[in-house]
Amino acid sequence: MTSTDRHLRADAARNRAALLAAAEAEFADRGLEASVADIARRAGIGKGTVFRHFPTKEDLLAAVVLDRVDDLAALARRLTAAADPGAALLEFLDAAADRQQQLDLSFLRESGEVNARLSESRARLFAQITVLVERAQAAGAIRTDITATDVILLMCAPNHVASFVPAAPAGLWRRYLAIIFDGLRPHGVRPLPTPPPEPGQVG
Amino acid sequence: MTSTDRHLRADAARNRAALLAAAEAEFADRGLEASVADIARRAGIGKGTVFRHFPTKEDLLAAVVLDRVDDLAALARRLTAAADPGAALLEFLDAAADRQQQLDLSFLRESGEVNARLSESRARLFAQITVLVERAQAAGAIRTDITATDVILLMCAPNHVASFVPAAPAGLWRRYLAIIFDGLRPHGVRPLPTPPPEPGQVG
DNA sequence: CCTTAACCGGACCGCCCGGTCAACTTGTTA
DNA sequence: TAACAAGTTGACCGGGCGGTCCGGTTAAGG
Repeated sequence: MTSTDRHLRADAARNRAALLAAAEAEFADRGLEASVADIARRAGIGKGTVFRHFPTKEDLLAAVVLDRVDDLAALARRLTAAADPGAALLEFLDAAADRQQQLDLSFLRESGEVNARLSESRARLFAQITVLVERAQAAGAIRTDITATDVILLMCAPNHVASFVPAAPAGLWRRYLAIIFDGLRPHGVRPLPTPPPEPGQVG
Repeated sequence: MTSTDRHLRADAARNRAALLAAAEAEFADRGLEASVADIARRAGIGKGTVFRHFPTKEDLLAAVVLDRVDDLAALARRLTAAADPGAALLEFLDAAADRQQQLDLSFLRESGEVNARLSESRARLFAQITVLVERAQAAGAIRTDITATDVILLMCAPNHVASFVPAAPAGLWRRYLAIIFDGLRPHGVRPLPTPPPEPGQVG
């Protein structure tokens, strides 16, 4: 997936793939305080090997997240051409919540300067979301007093809310996405009490 | 103001008060992974003294939280008698978000069996919220396909969402509370895709 | 004022974390 | 197949954590 195939030995490439898979699973299970040792054990490799491939735990996390962000950006781009912009935005938010299950935006908050590639991908994703939001607003599906930054911030709230129910039925987050999305619709809204945050302040 | 004044020496009482104040401040600043050593330093006492008053860091956290929960329950009780049930619920949610600024429900999630008094207080708070929600629904201010558990789960979402903006203007959470509350109102809603969680599953 | 028990504090313990390193193994290539 | 570079590994390090403990301190009561 990640195109760092610069003369990588066969076993090293295998280990790297296993490591990324294990890290993704472990971060999903235990959140972002999963230990590097556990990830290494899960991948069946030594801890030193982890740090050979990624100099820092944060870099490993960034690599895992990069794929998801790019994936999401691609989906957003596809949905830009959808016939119903309101439904497109909802579908995007649904996919976003579904894909990141556990991981919330906190990795994006931390990743200010950590990883240049991740920052770029994040910026592309945010740009696509902006298009989605503006189209939905132009179509009258979404209230006009919100910004794309608002949507980005609210994006992972459904997962977070549902995470407080330990034995949650699968897809409980859809319930809260529906409620929040209803709050984004323009039916009988009242003016918002606080101006939106600056777009650059999100990460 | 916890009434454990059972023959407590003067200096001990003073230290206990300072400790509680420092813990509240420190937990608010650094989140719930604030270290006991830092709290002790902030209170101007030794680390051993902390553990003399509270056998566990979790117990200290529970003591800090207990006041807020009782406080919130009292407010909810007061608002039960308000003329406009919809406005009362909104005011409650506003106060809840305002009071807990940083601390989210995670301490309530963890505190399953930790502290009996906290569990009782939490149950009382949840009961009051249920009354508030039902009254708002009876008045037609809130959609009828949501439950009090939904409201409890959504209660701290505004703070969490706003916390992703590092240099957030004061009260940014009000913006997201307004959006979410609009999603709770009965104007042109669509049916929710997932049944609500069991009330007992929250903590 | 003196005794005493309650209280205080910080050195200390065991644990786990992210990260390093030098000795060892293995894929590659000529 | 030989020889080397690339890769692997787990012991190890420094640091921070929650929690313990005992020698010194101090408020309280007669």
